[in-house]
Amino acid sequence: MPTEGPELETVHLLRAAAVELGLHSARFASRNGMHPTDVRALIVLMDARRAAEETTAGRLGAALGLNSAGTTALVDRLERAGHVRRVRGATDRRKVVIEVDERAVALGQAFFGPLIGQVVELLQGYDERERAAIRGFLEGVRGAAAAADRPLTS
Amino acid sequence: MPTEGPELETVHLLRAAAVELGLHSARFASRNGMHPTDVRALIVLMDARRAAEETTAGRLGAALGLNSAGTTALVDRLERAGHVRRVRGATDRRKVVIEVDERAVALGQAFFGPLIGQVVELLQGYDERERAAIRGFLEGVRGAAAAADRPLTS
DNA sequence: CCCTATTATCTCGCTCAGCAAGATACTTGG
DNA sequence: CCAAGTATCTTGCTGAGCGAGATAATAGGG
Repeated sequence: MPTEGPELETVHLLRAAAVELGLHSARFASRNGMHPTDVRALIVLMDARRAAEETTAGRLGAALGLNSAGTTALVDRLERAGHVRRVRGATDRRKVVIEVDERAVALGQAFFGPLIGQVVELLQGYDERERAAIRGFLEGVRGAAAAADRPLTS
Repeated sequence: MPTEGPELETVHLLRAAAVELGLHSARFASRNGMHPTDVRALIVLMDARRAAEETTAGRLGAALGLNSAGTTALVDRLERAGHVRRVRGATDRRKVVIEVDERAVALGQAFFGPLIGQVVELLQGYDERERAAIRGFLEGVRGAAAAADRPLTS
């Protein structure tokens, strides 16, 4: 057991920040009568939209780790709330492409925009070398957490 | 709408890292037949243990945002799995103090230890000024996310 | 002291997210 | 044009968490 160095406090801080970000999403969810999964789904959909990719029901479910039944129920909820639309695939009519409603996008930007703005502002208080350290650290954390998935792979 | 500066990519990275950390906890949960809430509960309990504070059922529920019924069910699950013990309060016998089992602590350390170690190692690759920037950034993010709770407070 | 208000936890009945299994609709290769 | 494959939906179920109220124990005024 390492004797509690100052690095561990930073790790603690990292966890606290991650938890707080999660709680912020949860607030968005409950304030809009949604569940955490619904928010995660909207984020996936908006990311795909940014990348100009179509998201089908199947892809969405896979991205969230839901099975087909859960995915159908999820899309039903989001559609009922008016956040997304189901559009049958043009070339392959088995597919259901999920489109995010503009208002849902605006809702998300209105809620997350301020926080994003604050973080951007925060970043601007650092010089380039410090910003590079922050980026590198975040990249490293993400990689380490993701790599912990498949244990002993090269 | 800001025209997509390089800071936004860092924000994106921050979100990705937070998500990945969340998924890591979720893996711990599912690998041990637990739910995300159970893991959060154990973290709260272990944090309290470190600080040498007693955690009652009520405090735990409040920390997790559960009502009394949900808290009872949660403690039942954790107790059934052998991760915690219920101990009636010594001075106030209405209270139920929740104690974490040593094996649950060891389980958590075994799972999260390697990732924590990697992050500590990562930090050691930076000089003191860079580490201060990372700490300051994380602190700022946590504060901003937490402050977004109560909107327009001084 | 005792009786009422208060506090801490638990019990009951319910709602709803997500799962497993299988039905349905559509496509594609032979 | 049909069989195998693929994408989504339907059905029936399990279990986390909620609201309301029961139960148990303490604290304080009379």
